[in-house]
Amino acid sequence: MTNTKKASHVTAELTAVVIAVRDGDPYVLTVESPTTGVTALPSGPLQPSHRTLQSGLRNWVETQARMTLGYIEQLYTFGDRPVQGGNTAQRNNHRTISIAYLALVSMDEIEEPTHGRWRRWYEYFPWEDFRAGPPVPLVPILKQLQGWAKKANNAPKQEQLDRVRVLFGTEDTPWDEERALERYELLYEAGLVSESVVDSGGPANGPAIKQAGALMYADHRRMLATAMSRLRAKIKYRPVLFELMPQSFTFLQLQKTAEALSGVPLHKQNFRRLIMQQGLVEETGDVTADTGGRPAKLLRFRPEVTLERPAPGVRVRVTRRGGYP
Amino acid sequence: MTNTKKASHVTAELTAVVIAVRDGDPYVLTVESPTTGVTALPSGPLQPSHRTLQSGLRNWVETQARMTLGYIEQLYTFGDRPVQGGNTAQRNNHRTISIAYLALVSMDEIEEPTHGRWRRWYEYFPWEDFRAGPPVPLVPILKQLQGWAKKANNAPKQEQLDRVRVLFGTEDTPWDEERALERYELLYEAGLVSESVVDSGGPANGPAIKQAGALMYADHRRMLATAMSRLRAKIKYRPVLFELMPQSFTFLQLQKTAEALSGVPLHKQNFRRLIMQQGLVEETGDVTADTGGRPAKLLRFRPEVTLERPAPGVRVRVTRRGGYP
DNA sequence: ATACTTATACTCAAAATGAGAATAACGAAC
DNA sequence: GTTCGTTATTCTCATTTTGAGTATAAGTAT
Repeated sequence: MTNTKKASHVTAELTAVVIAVRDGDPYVLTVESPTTGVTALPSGPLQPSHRTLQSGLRNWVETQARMTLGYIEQLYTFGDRPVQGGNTAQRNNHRTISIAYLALVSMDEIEEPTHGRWRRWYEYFPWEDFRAGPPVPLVPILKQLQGWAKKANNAPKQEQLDRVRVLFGTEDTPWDEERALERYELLYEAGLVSESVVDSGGPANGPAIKQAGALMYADHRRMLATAMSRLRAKIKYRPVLFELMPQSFTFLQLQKTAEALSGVPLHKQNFRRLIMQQGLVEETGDVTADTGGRPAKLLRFRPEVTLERPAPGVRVRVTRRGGYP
Repeated sequence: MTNTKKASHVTAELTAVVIAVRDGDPYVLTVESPTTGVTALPSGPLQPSHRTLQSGLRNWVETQARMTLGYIEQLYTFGDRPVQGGNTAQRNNHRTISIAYLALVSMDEIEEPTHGRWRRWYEYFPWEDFRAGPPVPLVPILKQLQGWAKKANNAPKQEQLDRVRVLFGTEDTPWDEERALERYELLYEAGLVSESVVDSGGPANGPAIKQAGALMYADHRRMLATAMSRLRAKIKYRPVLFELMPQSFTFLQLQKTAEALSGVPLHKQNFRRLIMQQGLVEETGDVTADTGGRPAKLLRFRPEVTLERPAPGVRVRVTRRGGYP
């Protein structure tokens, strides 16, 4: 519809969550916010020279980090960014909406960018890494969360406690790695991540903050959480995992990449069987002896799968089910 | 980042795809475009009075269709809308981005809106309805598509043929109802939907157009296709189906609703078993005799499931697999 | 009472999953 | 060159989950 009277004057900000996995660890591309110096995601406003949103995004990443992107998908559009440091913004008729994108970069291409820097994403979400069992920061975080839930005044106490239980998989509830975004949002609500403190302008909320990961500019950590959730879900039904792999790789490398993203350990033999029977890869014929044990066959992705199977993906399965071991 | 020089002047358009299911048929809420008179989705620009994007959206739907929305989720942000009817727009520094939302309305609340009108969504996607076997329009559409693929000049012929095969499930490839958006986009590319004709300003592309569903304003049909794909996928892993149901309902009504959305017939007994063992519903204790046969027990959704299962949803399964029967 | 209609319960084979044992093939240490 | 440690790869097997039906129940219409 074309009712244009009184339309807001809007700046569209394009933000990129660029992900790579190196040696089984997931990284996100960051830059320094020129205004505040805080760690931020590459981003910039949509400009007249940008033909499309995507090309604008690519452009900004090239400008700010000297890096060319391959796979890109749209994540989410944020229109209601909490006001940074107070209540100054959104005056008059002007507002900013941020369109966040997820980009995946192959290990092949990873080199320290001239500008920008790769950072481990679990630095920002230390409670999300279950690969070696329940992460240490989880205990204090849970304690704080439960304390918060019990004296929550905006919602029934039991409801909040249930939220904590379901999202963080305490008691018998299983841990669902895909709900990373919801967990971040709960922590934000509870005032346990630094951003909530910054945004509300209030004082730090005690020692839990330290456990709750590193800070990012504005709502960029939320965008990273969005990317995380999306990616953890998507590798199960689309072959996006291979966007992160080099041309050829071993089964274990593939598994480590899947584990890096999902943050949970996978069953080795079954993972192999799954990938095999899905026909996602083929052997290159070569082997590598870098494994330390029996040499592993090298594999490559079969791009044809996109044309064969309706919804190919790495339907990864966790080793353990149920609550924490 | 806050590099604001040369930012485009942007209007953010909020568009709603409001879905309801009545008597086993899926409907979408439409209005008339005031400028062109064409069928359109409710939409309007983000205004200063809108606190959030969602509230702006609700506001427009209330204004244009006198309807209050319940469940809402963001669909996609379109920034590169093909220019309507020629090449006039996007002059100067101004552009429009459209943020599309999906809203679900329960059967309870369906009444013909004072403004706006419910329309069957399969009017716009006649090739998507497999509930009673392969839809009739599919045959001519496929013929046209294959003809187009064979003389495609922008991509290898075989590749385009593969695309047609995979998306439309010919030969042995199974029909994947979730790929509705990709199918629409392929038809658009092939010039078989009216929008492509309008957008390119060229002449109609022969008789196939008639089979390829009704036209919508600008890129609104693409948004509907996006909603369709999202919904068809989402009902399998989140209990969104119940947003469309009345307070109490029978198994068959639930199944008909799932079928209405996914466009494929489901196996009755197995559908029941699935819903049962998932614990998504509970019996109200009442029965209804409106069935024509043995009275059916009435069910209600168990909202607690959200707190119990990590990813509850109606994991619907098609009756037949493989190509067309 | 009989035929029809839809609901609901049960059965059964095939496939997918979760866990792990068993075996293979290499380098490094004796 | 044998043994040990390490990782790769192959198989097994009990359980679950599907897919597809058959059988039975409980109403309405004739």
